[in-house]
Amino acid sequence: MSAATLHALREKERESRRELILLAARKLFAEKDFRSVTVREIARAVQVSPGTIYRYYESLDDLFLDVFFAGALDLTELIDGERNKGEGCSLRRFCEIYVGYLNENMSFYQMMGHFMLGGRLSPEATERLNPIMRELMDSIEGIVREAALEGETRLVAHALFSALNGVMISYARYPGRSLEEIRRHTLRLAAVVAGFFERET
Amino acid sequence: MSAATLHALREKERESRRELILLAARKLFAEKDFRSVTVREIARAVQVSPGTIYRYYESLDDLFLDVFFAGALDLTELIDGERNKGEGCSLRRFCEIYVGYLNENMSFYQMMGHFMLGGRLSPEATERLNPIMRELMDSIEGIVREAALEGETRLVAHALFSALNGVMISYARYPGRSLEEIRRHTLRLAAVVAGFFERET
Amino acid sequence: MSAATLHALREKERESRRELILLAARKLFAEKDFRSVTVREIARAVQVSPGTIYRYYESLDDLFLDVFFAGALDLTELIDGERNKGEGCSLRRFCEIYVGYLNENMSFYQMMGHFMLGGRLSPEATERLNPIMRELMDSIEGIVREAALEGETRLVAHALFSALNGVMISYARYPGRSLEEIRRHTLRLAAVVAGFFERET
Amino acid sequence: MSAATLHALREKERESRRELILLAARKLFAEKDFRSVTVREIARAVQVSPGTIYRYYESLDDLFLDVFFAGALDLTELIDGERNKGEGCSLRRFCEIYVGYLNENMSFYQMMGHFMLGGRLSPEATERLNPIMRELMDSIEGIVREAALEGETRLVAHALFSALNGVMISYARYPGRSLEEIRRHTLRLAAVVAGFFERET
DNA sequence: TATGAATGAGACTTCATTCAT
DNA sequence: CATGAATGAAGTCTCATTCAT
Repeated sequence: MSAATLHALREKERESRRELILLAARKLFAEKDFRSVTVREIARAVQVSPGTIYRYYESLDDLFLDVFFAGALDLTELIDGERNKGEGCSLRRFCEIYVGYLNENMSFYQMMGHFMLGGRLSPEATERLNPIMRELMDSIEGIVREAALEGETRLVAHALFSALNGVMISYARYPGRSLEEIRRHTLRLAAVVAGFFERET
Repeated sequence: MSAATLHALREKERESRRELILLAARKLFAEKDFRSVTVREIARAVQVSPGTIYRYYESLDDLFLDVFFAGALDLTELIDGERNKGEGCSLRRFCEIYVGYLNENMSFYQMMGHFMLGGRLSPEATERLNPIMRELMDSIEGIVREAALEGETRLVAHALFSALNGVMISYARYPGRSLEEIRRHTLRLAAVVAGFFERET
Repeated sequence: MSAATLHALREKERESRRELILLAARKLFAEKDFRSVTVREIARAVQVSPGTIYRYYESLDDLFLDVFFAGALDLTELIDGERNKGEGCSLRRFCEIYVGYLNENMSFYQMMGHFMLGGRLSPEATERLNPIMRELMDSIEGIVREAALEGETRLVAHALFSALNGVMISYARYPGRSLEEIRRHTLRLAAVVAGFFERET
Repeated sequence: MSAATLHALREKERESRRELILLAARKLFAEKDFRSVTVREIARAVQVSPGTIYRYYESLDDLFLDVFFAGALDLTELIDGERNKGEGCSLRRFCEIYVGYLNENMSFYQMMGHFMLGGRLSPEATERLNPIMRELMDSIEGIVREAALEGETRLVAHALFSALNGVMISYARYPGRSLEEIRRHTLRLAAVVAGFFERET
């Protein structure tokens, strides 16, 4: 086997290990307040020693960020996939998909909230985050444009994005409700929001 | 002086101490990320020992909650005040007031986000929180009803509440923007949201 | 009891606790390579929890420094005490005292070595250290002057100080020798050094 | 090729690898506080994996020791070279060479300090160290004898060796001074020491 | 009732060393 | 023989909370 192949294999193995850690972290974050997840817990979940985590991520914050980025990418792909599906993606459908995804990826929404709430972002992190968020926003703007809404499309995209985030933030943890009830309520609210945004003038 | 009076005085004294702590905490929370405020900092701000805090609040979380409740009450009063002012409160005006308040009370919005994001709420806390949130929602519903919007008013109130929270969550900490820029942008988005919600059919 | 007295008592109590920690640390440092002494060990020695150490010292380095400073002060006092004793302090006697002290306070000499060897000193630490070392050097220079040695007295003081430190550094840990043997050898070398320095021209 | 030759070749290869590691370590130690050099750093410098280091050295301490031994040998050779140069090596010249070498090999002086300060020496290490130090001391004693100093030559050699080490220990890291200033000051002090030691009676 | 010193669990992180490949 | 991923013990330090005074 050539050295190049060996190296490629290693790289792949490394990538898949990293993925494994990422997945375990995502799962853990989903199960409890993600701020309280410890390195040891993650290590235990991946069946690996704490030190190993640091072979793949410089710090816990780094891992946090990657979990978040992974979510944002997923989401963007999901939306773009829908837009490229024959008849395009109606605003209503977008709202459904977006809130649906957040319901199934609570940790993503938690982290979004965390960073939005003031979780310090290093300049490097901000630099990595910006293009990802811009891409997501571009997708949303595309949908807004296709829906031929009134107003400045970028601004409307921001407002729509905000409103849907707000639906989740406000009701995703409503005390005393089951996940299924929450899912139903947030989707219903998403539909209400969609209704107001796409209403003909 | 009767024992009852003495007791009443004591109660009052106690209440005012509690208030003092509350105020100091609110101020501190407003100054920095509220999750990083320590008991000692609060104690120092009130010029009291850490132990004393625990005579008035069972735990730090308890104090957090109270700060949050105080904000929610403020907000409700603010809105009701506006509604009772002669010509009532338009939906547009409400959006402005709501987002304006959150801009000036970042700690309130932070805590709201915190609890919504999964900050565990004990059953007792939930029990205390519920009527307060219900009252706030009642006020919002009143505004929705007065605006004669289509749809189930409670649901629309939820959607509106969500959308405005979302505006803050999504843009209140936009990296690289000044507080004034954020204020402007969030108010603008609030207006966009208001525009979609109150649009005639 | 007045508040002032109470406060004074507290201050005193605090000071004595700090002293206790200092002493325990000095003892521990003397017993083993001082770099390997941990916070937990010190805490155990003082019969206190690790956290408590941090009530008295900002960091372990801080404690290290204080142990060192305490030694330097002790030493300076010891020398000055001797100089003020009637007939003054001969150079020979000084060498004996200096090396004697270092023999009985191995941790002091270890820390001196540590800092001299490159243990980073923060600017603040340097600022605290400088006057203390200057005072020690002043004392030594006084002895040199009284001994009417040839040459620039400050430079000669430096050379003498260096030579005695070197005696300790070079022989205080000679493998396979008992403390008593080391003591004897270093004192003998100190006498040799004294002999060369005070020799009449 | 005979098996014996093959074996010899292997041995040679092994020896040169060991040398390579040694050199890289010396270089690294010279660049920064040697106690902070990690196995991984050394491995990276030699372009070898960390595990490989352990095929050549039992432990990091072992490598430290070898670096130190290499320095001591260098130094001995340097001195002997000077002594065998026609007119021999005056005590003054020796002091200059010794302190000069230490200035240019800070890591050597650091390690000397480290071991002298209590860096545990295993019995085996001590056994390896002893003849090397003895040889160095023999050289110094030779110089002392040639300078026709008074006193027991071995003892005087010890005192001289100590004094020069002390000059370095005491001033090689003087905070706020440049390497050149340190070099000048230590050489000056070495000259002062030489002056006292070689003074005619 | 107020104090504040003490607690101690637990967080992140580093790094010499091992061992399967 | 070389690799380098994995280990896991150990380190420093923080902070909500308790409790003797």
